[in-house]
Amino acid sequence: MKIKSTRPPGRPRKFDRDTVLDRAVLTFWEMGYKGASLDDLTESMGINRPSLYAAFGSKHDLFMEVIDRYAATLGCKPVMAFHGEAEIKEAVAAFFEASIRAATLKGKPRGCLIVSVAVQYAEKDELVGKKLSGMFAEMDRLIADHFQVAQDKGQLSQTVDPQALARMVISVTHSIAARARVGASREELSRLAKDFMAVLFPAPN
Amino acid sequence: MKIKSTRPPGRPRKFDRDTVLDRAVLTFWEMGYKGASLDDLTESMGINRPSLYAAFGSKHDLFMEVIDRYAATLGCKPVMAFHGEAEIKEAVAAFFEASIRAATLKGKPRGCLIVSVAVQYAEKDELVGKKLSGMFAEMDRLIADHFQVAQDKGQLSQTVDPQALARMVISVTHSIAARARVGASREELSRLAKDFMAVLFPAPN
DNA sequence: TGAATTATGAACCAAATGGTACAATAATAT
DNA sequence: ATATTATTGTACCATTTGGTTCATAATTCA
Repeated sequence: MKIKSTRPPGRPRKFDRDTVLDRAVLTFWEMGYKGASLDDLTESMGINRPSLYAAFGSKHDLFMEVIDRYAATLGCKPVMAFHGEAEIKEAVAAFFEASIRAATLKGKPRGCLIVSVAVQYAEKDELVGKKLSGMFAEMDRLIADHFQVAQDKGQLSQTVDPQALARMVISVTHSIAARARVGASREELSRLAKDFMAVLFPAPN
Repeated sequence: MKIKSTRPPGRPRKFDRDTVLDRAVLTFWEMGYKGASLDDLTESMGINRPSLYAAFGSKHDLFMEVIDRYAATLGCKPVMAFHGEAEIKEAVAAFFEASIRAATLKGKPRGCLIVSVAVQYAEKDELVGKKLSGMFAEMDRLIADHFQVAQDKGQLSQTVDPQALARMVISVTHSIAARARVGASREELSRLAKDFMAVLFPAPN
């Protein structure tokens, strides 16, 4: 039996795939798919065109991977914050807070790569449309399942619909993304989130 | 005193400015600013390049006008529906319904030109950013004022904050725009609106 | 060591891009 | 009628676009 060599044959890559992918995330997030030229991309990624094409296939393939990468890194942070809280109301508050933070990071583009950028291309680009509609559905399900568990544990009134609540909570983040992109401050967005908390989880009287 | 001639000197335009502007609205709405080329625009508008430039200045100037035109025509319909109802709860329901309809018109692009398309460019395009942030603020104010009046008339509990309520109601439409662009059906969106109605205007117990 | 394999960098390519020049045309003003 | 003003259509322009070619470099395998 042969010992598997640590490196494949041929000249090794000079770059780390995920590192340059993260740079591409930033570029598409800032400039959009059409707005980011190959020159913009290769410059920000620090690699040249043949390397980009060998590693990612095409500009469009790269964009598809960028969407996934964003979802798997920055995009998933609100969901993680949501799952990180034991009390359901605190979980939603943490979800909103993390969404606001992700949409207003200093030194990074504003808003959300998915909601503020990629959504536009869902109209003409069937592959983007399918990916995003899948992501939206998955997001709804991910949060709804958690609400369902919370309800089973008695943390949530039996009168509320976990799926409806999930869709509403996620809808708030859509607006956060849009408003952040247009320049809303963290304070404005926090106020919006606080107001929604008050109606989604009214104080028992 | 001279009688003002009905037409200015020079060869008359072959097209109606607003008519071709409406066609440009559709094209940008579907393809985005970068995605719509001058060939796409001149073809859909039915005029040639020099005519476009003489009438609108540049592609960017045209896009700016397109945003305003969309806001003044399709975009304002939800607000009109809102103002068209005497009872405040019905007004919000009508506002949501009109938003859903506008975002899922058959034969037209899905979503909202402002939220699903233009918002992306707010990041890099300062003029777009300023215009949109002004529009967002105006929209908030427009709805908030109406809530304030309703509250003064006793249609709305004194405990609610009209401005907060306005921001929340508008936020729902942001999500409607995003979800519609990604393919959500009218039924899904109506369910979302109905759920929000229930939490924003809880039945008195 | 030499053959095979893969990545890099520079130059290149056809096509598409936003924008313009200019002659022809169609109206008003005198 | 003639001059003036403004729009139209064709053809054009330099630049940018996404993508590729090819020689060279760097590694593994035998």
